[in-house]
Amino acid sequence: MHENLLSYINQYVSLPLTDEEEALIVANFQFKKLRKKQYFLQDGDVCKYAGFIVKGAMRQYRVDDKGVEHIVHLFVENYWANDRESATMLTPSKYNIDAWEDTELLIITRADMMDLMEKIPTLVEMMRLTDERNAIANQQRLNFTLNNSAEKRYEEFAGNHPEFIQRFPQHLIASYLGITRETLSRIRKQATK
Amino acid sequence: MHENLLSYINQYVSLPLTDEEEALIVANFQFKKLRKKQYFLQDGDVCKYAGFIVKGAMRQYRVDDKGVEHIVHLFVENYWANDRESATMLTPSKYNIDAWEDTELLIITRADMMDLMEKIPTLVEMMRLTDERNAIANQQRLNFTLNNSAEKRYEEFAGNHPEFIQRFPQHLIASYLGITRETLSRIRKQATK
DNA sequence: AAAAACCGTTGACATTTGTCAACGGTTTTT
DNA sequence: AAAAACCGTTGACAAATGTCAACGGTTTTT
Repeated sequence: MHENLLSYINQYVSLPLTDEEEALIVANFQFKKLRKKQYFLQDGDVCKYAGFIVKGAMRQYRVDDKGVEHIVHLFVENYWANDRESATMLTPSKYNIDAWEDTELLIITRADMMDLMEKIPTLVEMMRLTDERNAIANQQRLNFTLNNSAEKRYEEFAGNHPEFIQRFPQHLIASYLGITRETLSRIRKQATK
Repeated sequence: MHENLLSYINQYVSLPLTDEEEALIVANFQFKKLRKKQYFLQDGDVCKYAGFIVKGAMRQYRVDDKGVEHIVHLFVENYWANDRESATMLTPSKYNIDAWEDTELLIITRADMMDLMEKIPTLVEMMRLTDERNAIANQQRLNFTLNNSAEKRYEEFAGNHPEFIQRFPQHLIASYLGITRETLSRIRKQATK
């Protein structure tokens, strides 16, 4: 089940991984299964692992003072689940990450990842690219959110991420978009007319 | 006037720059003055330069279909002005960046920066750190925006960035926060009571 | 098999925020 | 010095979104 990870990496870089490099990667990532609802990271803990999702679906969320969950990210296959802030600053995380479906992950500690990056320049390149892509996507999401109605945000999201719409229940999508489930329900009703 | 840049860099890294490295940096950044309202980057152009602000204030914004400006970022001294998306993808920028006050910059092309990074490992470290800090800040801004009222957003922003409040007019702050100038005016009135 | 939790929907209503138009006091441009 | 542009404010009103409560149909747990 490491093939997904290897082809994910190769997809990002100009020079494919050598056999030795692939072996090194396989040796350093650990396989982990999570049952539905099981935590990968809990609010208050320091994020120790980054997890590459081989199979399944997860969510990252924050719980506010009133106990309301706010979805920060949704993940499916080929996504990385982790809290960068906590992992790099070594501070307690403000987020929870848990499995929405039964999920299979390949996990690695930050220290091991650093080691690997010293040995495999390709990984450095991959990180630079994914970081960059990520930064741009975040920027766009922020902009879109600031300047568009709930309806437009939903349309845009549903258009660009149909797989998430099928995979996660509406109230999670609503929360991810920063609106209530009632509002989303009404928007969808409106749209079908 | 390169001192600001050099101390900015040194502030981020464990090992201070050597004299040779500093000389190399000074040689590769170009000094540039912008008068108030002058463009640093125009919608439709590819972003060629990254600019480190030595003195002054700038803004980055998008103009929507209706001709309304949406502020994306505000910059003052010790900030980097550029459009990462355009610069890395080499695509036409969707944003404008212009000088809000008379501004002095140290600018560098992406290619020259890459060169410098090969010669000065410290710069790579700096980039990693600033990118990381940036990604975390973006994440937090997005979260805060999605889950808080206009009033809370303004309070938070004014609390954490008093220098921006003094430096930029209210309607720019409002736009940055994703609200209208009228709403911000009313929020402030309310708050003084 | 029964009970509980989950999920989407709807109605009634409250709150937040936007829109449009107008004003007076700056500051900038001519 | 006059004209124009800019800026913040306010009122009246409209539109978007949230809140609360209730429901019925699933799915999950017991």
